[in-house]
Amino acid sequence: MGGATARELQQELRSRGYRLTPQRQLVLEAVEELRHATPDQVLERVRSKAKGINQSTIYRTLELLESLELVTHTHLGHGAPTYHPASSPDHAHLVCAGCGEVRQVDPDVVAPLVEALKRHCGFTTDVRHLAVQGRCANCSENTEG
Amino acid sequence: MGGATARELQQELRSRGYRLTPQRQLVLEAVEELRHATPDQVLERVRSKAKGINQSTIYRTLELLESLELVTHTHLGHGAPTYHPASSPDHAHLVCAGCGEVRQVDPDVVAPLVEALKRHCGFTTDVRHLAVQGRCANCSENTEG
DNA sequence: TTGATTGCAAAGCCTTTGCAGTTCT
DNA sequence: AGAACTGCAAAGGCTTTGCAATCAA
Repeated sequence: MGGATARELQQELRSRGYRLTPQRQLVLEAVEELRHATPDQVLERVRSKAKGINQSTIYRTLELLESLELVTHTHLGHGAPTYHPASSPDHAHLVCAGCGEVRQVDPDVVAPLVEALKRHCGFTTDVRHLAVQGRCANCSENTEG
Repeated sequence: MGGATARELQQELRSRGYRLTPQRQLVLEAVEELRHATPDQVLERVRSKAKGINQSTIYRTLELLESLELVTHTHLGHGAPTYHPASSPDHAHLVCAGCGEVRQVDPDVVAPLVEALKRHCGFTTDVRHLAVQGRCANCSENTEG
């Protein structure tokens, strides 16, 4: 399941002139284990496995891994972004403004939007980045009904 | 056309125990004139009409106006949010990761998504908040072939 | 009068940057 | 050696907060 092996990661990096370092491996692992993590959470996780790793390394590494399409990020709220492993199944997020619940939905569910935007104006949607704000079933009731 | 008159604004505020101040009027006017504005742009605009208005007043006022549903905001990118007057027609935004273009689309276009989410899990979408990341027609061509 | 509102300055959160030292090839 | 990488500390962008002075009603 899932994640890139160290060897695959190394190839991915080498082919673009980058190097495989323990830090990079740890960051990718952390994202893969946490599934949904802010840079801060990644930092904490990585630090629990190895001492002395710096914030800026986390930021630089997440950016790098994203450019290699090994991780993606989305914005679920006002704060820090959330990183996902590319190896996890594609999904969009629904964010409830009422209770804060974040729910993942299958790309199928947002496919009508993706198609409509393609048809309407040739726009190609990045589903993994998609975070839809609104109100979950519970919170809608409490407001509307 | 749009905007709330001073009187309407005052009623809106008074009914909730708030007061009408010159600053609040100016901030709402600025959002209505600019249509798409970051807090910074609102500040600049307001300052061009009256001296001595402070950043924190802008932030506090935008938050207040949003709670009164006189303005909305959305996140088009990594930076500051963009505020819109509630009096402007509803629309969602498409943000191109290639060229940065931001395009407004009619709620009709995203209606399929809204309905799908409602049907699928009772989720009520906040269309005005919706910003879809992806690639515009031009930038898709250049990437895909 | 009196509670809401403002300006100001400081602090806070999240992120980026410059640089010197280190590590890989 | 030469280039990539890291840690560190400082700076940067955006936003929030505490407080005393001011203002609307």
